[in-house]
Amino acid sequence: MTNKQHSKTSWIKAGLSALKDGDPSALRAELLAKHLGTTKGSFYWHFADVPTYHDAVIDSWRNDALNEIVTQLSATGTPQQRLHAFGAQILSDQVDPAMRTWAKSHAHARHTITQIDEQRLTYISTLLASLGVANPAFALACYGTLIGGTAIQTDIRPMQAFTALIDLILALK
Amino acid sequence: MTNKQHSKTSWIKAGLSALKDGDPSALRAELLAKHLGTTKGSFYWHFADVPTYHDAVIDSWRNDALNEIVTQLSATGTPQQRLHAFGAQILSDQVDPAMRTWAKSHAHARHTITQIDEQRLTYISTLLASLGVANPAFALACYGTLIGGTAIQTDIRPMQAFTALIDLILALK
DNA sequence: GCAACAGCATACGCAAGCGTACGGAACCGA
DNA sequence: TCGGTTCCGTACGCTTGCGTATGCTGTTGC
Repeated sequence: MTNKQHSKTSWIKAGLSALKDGDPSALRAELLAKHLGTTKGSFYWHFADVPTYHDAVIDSWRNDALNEIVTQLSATGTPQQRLHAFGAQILSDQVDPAMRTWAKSHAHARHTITQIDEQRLTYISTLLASLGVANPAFALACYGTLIGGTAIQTDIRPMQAFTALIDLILALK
Repeated sequence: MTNKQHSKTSWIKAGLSALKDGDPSALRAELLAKHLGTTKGSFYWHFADVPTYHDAVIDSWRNDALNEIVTQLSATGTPQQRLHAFGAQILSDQVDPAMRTWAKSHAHARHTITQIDEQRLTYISTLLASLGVANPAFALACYGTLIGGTAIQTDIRPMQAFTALIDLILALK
């Protein structure tokens, strides 16, 4: 492609992009090199080996995901609006499914997903609690609808199910 | 292990068992042979090649999943009881997550998951409709809670979220 | 201009997994 | 018991991806 030089970051970005429409087996040195228009000589200059690179990709996604939470925490609006924005945020994360897939076979990915899930669940729980809904099972139902909705093959939009669920929970109160 | 002879079925069962605690990369001829206490000579006697074997494993799971639906359809009890039983059924399917993972990179697995999801969503929708809940988004929320709940790392039980959600939906009516 | 170094290309050895070839054991029926 | 069939063990070649070694190129300090 381009004849530019590549940094660690460009390799990581290429990896995250590959995860958006594929499984982690797409994260191979020579395959990524072809996408970047270079060779694996560059890869092994920036990274010691493939596992090290994989960890870097995971850490990069982890940072992004954590920053999203921080952004949400400092957001304004009613709890309903914030819930909606949070759902949209989760659904827009195209790397999440692949990362969740990866977690089944990769310890670092699993550890990272566990941490991110904990943060997100805590955030939803807090929002729901501020609306008078104390049962943490509802937080898991909301988050599960988002995560499951993207994994399920159907023509119903996950956002539709999520908003319907939110409205239902709030009607309870 | 045993010195028994192996059939197509025993290879497929070994594959499904391997999928319960691992990703599809565990479905390799020589690795499975070691688990069965034999060699890949047996594997290539029963199957033309690895892709053919993979399709057989997927088809076997597809049959099981379809039969579960049929079993549920002929079940007795109140719609509430049947919803609960259905949720337990889904959660007890330990191959489902791996199959869903596999669907991202394997066309036949993807096609199979699509079909199974359609059947299950139709079943939930029908049950909910019989309870006076017409919005199909709620069916996706229920199913998503089950599927997402198993993929999310937390100490809350997915069944807890599912029953809480069911109760909430039924309270709406 | 010319070291010195950052960054990349290329060639190689190595291991893993696939598929095949072929031989041997076990088990028939006649 | 003998020929045939079924099923498995083993050795081999092939491909793919990993990691290393080594040399080339462009840039920078001076």
